Amino acid sequence: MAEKDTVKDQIVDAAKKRFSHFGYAKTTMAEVASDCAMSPGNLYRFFPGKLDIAEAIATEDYSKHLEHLRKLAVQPGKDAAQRLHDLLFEELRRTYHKLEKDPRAYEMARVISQERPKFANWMLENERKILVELLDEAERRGEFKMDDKEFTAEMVQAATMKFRYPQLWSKLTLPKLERELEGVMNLLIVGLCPHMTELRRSAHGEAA
Amino acid sequence: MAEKDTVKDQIVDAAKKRFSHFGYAKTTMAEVASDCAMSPGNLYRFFPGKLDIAEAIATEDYSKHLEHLRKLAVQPGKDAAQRLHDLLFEELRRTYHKLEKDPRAYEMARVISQERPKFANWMLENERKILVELLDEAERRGEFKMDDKEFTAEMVQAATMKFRYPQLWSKLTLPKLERELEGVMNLLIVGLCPHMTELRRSAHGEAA
DNA sequence: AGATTGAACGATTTGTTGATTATTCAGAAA
DNA sequence: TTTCTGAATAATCAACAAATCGTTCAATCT
Repeated sequence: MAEKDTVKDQIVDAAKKRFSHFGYAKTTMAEVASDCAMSPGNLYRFFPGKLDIAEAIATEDYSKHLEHLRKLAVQPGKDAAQRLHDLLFEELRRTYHKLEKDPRAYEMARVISQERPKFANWMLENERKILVELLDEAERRGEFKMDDKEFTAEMVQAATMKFRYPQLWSKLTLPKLERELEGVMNLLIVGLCPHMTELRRSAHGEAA
Repeated sequence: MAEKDTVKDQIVDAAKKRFSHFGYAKTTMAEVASDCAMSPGNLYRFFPGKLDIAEAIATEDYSKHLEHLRKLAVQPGKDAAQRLHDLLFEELRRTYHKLEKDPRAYEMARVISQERPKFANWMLENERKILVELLDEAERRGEFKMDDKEFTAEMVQAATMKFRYPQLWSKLTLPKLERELEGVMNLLIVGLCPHMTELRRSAHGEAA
């Protein structure tokens, strides 16, 4: 069992090198096998197929990212709004940089989310769990107020969809995206918050 | 001049029939020209190219849609939240149905937004103008409160991006999309509204 | 037995060719 | 002159062949 894990790791390692150097499409199973000093057929004792190797790489990488997000979500000394801010901005910056400067990463992201729609969904769910925890604590502290935390987390994700795969939706630069995310977050926060802000002025507008 | 407009209309009409019947890619300029009893070369006196004919068709169609949106934005007897609701839902339903049941429309939408990114941007801007008007009036009536209407309109669009090209982002059914849009709108509204709702309970949560 | 191989298979990709098509423009019609 | 034509051009597409590659599995090794 320890044996198998080591071999799997070896395969993942070899594939990681090939994928990041030549791209997913341009590396063959034969090459990966040869790097591991085994026959192509033998790879299939450890992974059902090529895509599953890519998925293993993505999962490994994503898990680290998730841990980081979890830390951001529970930072002491910051209020809920700041932590939500950190969370969403980290997400935006990570994907932006990853896809921007690394065409290989972009290729793999595209292939995986195309052929394995469940995977993208799984990522969303994981992040939602973190969001729910954040919202839950925020509600306990009276910082936010909402009916259904699970649902609200879904809605926050829906509203920030544009910033999750930034370059799929638009060709905006990172600063512009950050400015937009800041604005959207502000709208959402003020909505969540049971009104720390005391703007009580009733309609005093000058109608034309 | 009146002459030219008529010829342009004739071309647009012929192309509209061909495009909606056989698709954009499958209709040739020669066919459109022949339908108009003219030579292919002559089309280029009226349109710079094939794509521009498609754009003219899209523009015509979209203008009607815009008018409809404008009406929804100023419906008397409805408050700002309801009108915003109507606006965003109309947008969602229109694009959903259009792209869902009409593969020709989908093809044209894809081609145009691919080759003419400016066009999609122009549509967004037009809708934003309507949004700004809605927000402006809502603020005058004290229904909403915001710093910068133009910016807020942009943020509303950013937050509802997912519902603007629904089938590009997800495979959700219309009911699910509607439920989500409802939720996102709610978050945004409560954020916009200077608190008609009187939830004044200060942190009464039971901290563990 | 279980682990591994590598030739064989079918699917996918690549390369190439020929035909179609958008676009142009020199000239014909008006 | 202005308006239009339609053959010429260059770009794109479709179809087919060859090669490559992911995957399988009967045979081999340990």
